[in-house]
Amino acid sequence: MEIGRNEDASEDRDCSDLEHLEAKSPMPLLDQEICKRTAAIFRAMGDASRLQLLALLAKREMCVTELTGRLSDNLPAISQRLKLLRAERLVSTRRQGKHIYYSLADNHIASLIENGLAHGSETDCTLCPPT
Amino acid sequence: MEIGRNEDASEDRDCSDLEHLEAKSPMPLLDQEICKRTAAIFRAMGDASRLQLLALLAKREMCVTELTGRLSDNLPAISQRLKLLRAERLVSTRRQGKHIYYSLADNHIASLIENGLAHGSETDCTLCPPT
DNA sequence: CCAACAATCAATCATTTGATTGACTGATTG
DNA sequence: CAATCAGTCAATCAAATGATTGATTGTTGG
Repeated sequence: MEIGRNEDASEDRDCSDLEHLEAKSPMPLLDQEICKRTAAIFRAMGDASRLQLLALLAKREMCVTELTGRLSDNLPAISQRLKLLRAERLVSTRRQGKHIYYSLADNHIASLIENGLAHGSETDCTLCPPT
Repeated sequence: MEIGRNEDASEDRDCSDLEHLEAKSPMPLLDQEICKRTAAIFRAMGDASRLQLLALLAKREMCVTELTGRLSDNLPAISQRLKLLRAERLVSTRRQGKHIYYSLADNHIASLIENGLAHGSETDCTLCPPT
């Protein structure tokens, strides 16, 4: 998707003279639904516990038991989070015997997560004092 | 950041024979803080109204009044959302006269948003019936 | 078919979140 | 310096979220 910067550069004008008050339709509105859907994806990723799950699944497919073993949390909790991630279609499942294996839904999701973690780790966090 | 897939491919083995129960430390834990910070960023983007703001700011710097004009919402509401985005350092501000201009904090954020919207628009949403 | 294990579901409850309103600060203009 | 405009702050309140517990489904192995 192309966002397109500087569609109408309005450099130094004083915007109090109501130029932009009557300007432009209230919104492209076209993107309304896209924003909703995209926000839902981001919201699903916007929780440390869930993101940790996603980060693990970015490495490879894992079953719930293994995920539970790696994170220090009980199985129902993990399962619940996975359920949410599946509802937003960030992950998909496959059953094999007693186990249900989870993996990231597609590469796009994977790169979203990688990019996010990249930014999150680069950001020197002045707000959060060193633990 | 490199995540590294298939670090130990465990194809067809039955994971009930407790191979992975004793396996691996509970978590890399190194990434704990990174996950927290990253999740906070995603959470901030994980709201349709805020994402719309970010999408607008991805085009160019805008002041609160202009943003308010483009979205159909009152100024305090917009301001509140911007405040949150600023607290997470997704946007930064600069004052010019009466106006305060907002812009995306850096290019990394911009690409995160673009990628997200790209994925959000590509996804055919089987869950959400056509409005 | 029964016992044991993997995972999900359903319901409850505390916490977090976000919208809203009115008061407040900061800058400009006459 | 008073009036006005831009924007933020603070407090309240309803709605959404997430953790937790116990019951339930699905699968395998004896």
